[in-house]
Amino acid sequence: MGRFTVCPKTGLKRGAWTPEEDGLLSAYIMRYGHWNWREIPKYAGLSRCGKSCRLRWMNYLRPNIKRGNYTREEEELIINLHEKFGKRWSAIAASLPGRTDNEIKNHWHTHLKKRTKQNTTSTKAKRKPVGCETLRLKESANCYQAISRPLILESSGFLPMSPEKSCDIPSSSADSEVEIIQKQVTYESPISSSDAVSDFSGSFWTDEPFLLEDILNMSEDVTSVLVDPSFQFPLSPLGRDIYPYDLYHDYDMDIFFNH
DNA sequence: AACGTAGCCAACCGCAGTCTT
DNA sequence: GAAGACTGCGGTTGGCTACGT
Repeated sequence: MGRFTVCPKTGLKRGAWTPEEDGLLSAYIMRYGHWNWREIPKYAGLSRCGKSCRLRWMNYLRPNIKRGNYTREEEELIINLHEKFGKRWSAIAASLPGRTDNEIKNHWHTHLKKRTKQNTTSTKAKRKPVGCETLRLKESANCYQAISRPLILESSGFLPMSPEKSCDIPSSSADSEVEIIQKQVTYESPISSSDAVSDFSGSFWTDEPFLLEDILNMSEDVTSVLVDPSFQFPLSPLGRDIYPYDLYHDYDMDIFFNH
């Protein structure tokens, strides 16, 4: 959002993330996991504070993030959970896979709060259709992203991603894609799948810090692919695209939907 | 077409809880 | 047990975009 480009106190960059920064952070975490947020920007080659990196990853770059297109079921669940938990957004988010506390909080303030007020003031008030009524371009892009990214990289490790209702993917095709991807991971990943799992648990340590050079030395220069917006389906170090929709939504979206 | 306004949402801040030494 | 470091959470901000005039 560019409130400040550089923090005057620390000299660290602030504000909106660039595609290059997203690529560097994603590439680093996908390869090494988030072992120490404070140190990550240093080794990933980012002029950001660790807190900013964590926020960006958790709310935006994480592989299984769902964006936009809240289903009626999700909204009802949020309302019910809000009655139960109040403003404990993280507790609410725990019941909505793929949704972040920040996004739920925003959605509550912009949509659901009004609706609950309307419900209390007028039980006859018509419900606005929820979900896809204002499908924006970037949300469409993210819907695509969800289709193309069947891996969930939670702390528990890799899990096949269930197809999203809002995207109407036949489960059979999604499942078969998962199979293909799992083979790709086995074949392409420079680290074993068990290592990968431990990486994402955030519980591994080594004697040597992970350097940016390590990423840059990856086979076929993965990072250059990651930061190249003209590359349509960039692969993560684990063999799948990890690119956030932000990288794409400024470009011609036809590259997604014409394939 | 130009301008003003409102809504959306990414990102920041500060605080609290947890972990490590 | 104390102190410092780290992480996570909720509140808030402000730039961007869509919409109305």
